[in-house]
Amino acid sequence: MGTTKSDLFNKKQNETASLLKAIAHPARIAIVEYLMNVESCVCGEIVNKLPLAQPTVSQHLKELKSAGIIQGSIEGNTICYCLNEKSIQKLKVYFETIENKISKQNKCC
Amino acid sequence: MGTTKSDLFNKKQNETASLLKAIAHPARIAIVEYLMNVESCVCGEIVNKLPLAQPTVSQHLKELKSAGIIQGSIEGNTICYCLNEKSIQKLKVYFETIENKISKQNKCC
DNA sequence: AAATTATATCGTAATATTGCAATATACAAA
DNA sequence: TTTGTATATTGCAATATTACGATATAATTT
Repeated sequence: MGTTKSDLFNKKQNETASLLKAIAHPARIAIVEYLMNVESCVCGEIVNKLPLAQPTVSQHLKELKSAGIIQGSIEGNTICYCLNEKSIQKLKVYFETIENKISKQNKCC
Repeated sequence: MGTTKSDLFNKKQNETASLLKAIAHPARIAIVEYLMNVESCVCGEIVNKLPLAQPTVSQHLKELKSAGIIQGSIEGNTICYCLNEKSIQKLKVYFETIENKISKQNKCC
């Protein structure tokens, strides 16, 4: 195996899992945090900031992009990557909903 | 390779990644969603609800537990698993913070 | 056009994850 | 104490992920 049986779960569960999986790596966390703190769109600087080789960073960026966490726009020679507010918000709302629901539960452990 | 170079990132980044990774699987999403919707602590029922074999579910529960997403308490023959509000809140705050920061940014893409 | 710079892709090795059958453990009931 | 029930662990096969050197692509400068 090694294959997630995604057909056994519903669409939304698979989508949520994909979104989370895209961020769930220290390098991609670092990219997200870099992009959230940067004022201008610094783009390729990401490669310099991360302690990983350029192809590796490029691959991580690709994963974040294909999951919709970031979006890129070509700027001549350079590519500008920005966070996609919608997907971040989606995740915030997801955990907010869980939090609200469980705060109303009568805990047993 | 195949090994994440976690020593190259800071502690908090690695912790966030671990928390997210623990939830970033459709089966574990399903477990979390089951636990958030259930009024009482139904525990072992999880195995029946999920379309996976018992050892597989047990393994997913173990991962959620060791990441601190859920906690279990023994109830005689049975084990009761509940969501850990703190870790869910931690994640909510994490995405909330990102959302707040990027809403103040001047976007470029 | 040639050289330079920025980024992506390919190929591949090392490691991690997923899933389950078989089995172990631990408590409960008979 | 044997039997049943609930859960965990082991071992392993299939697949996925991570990382990077080598190389490709594409725009920029000289």
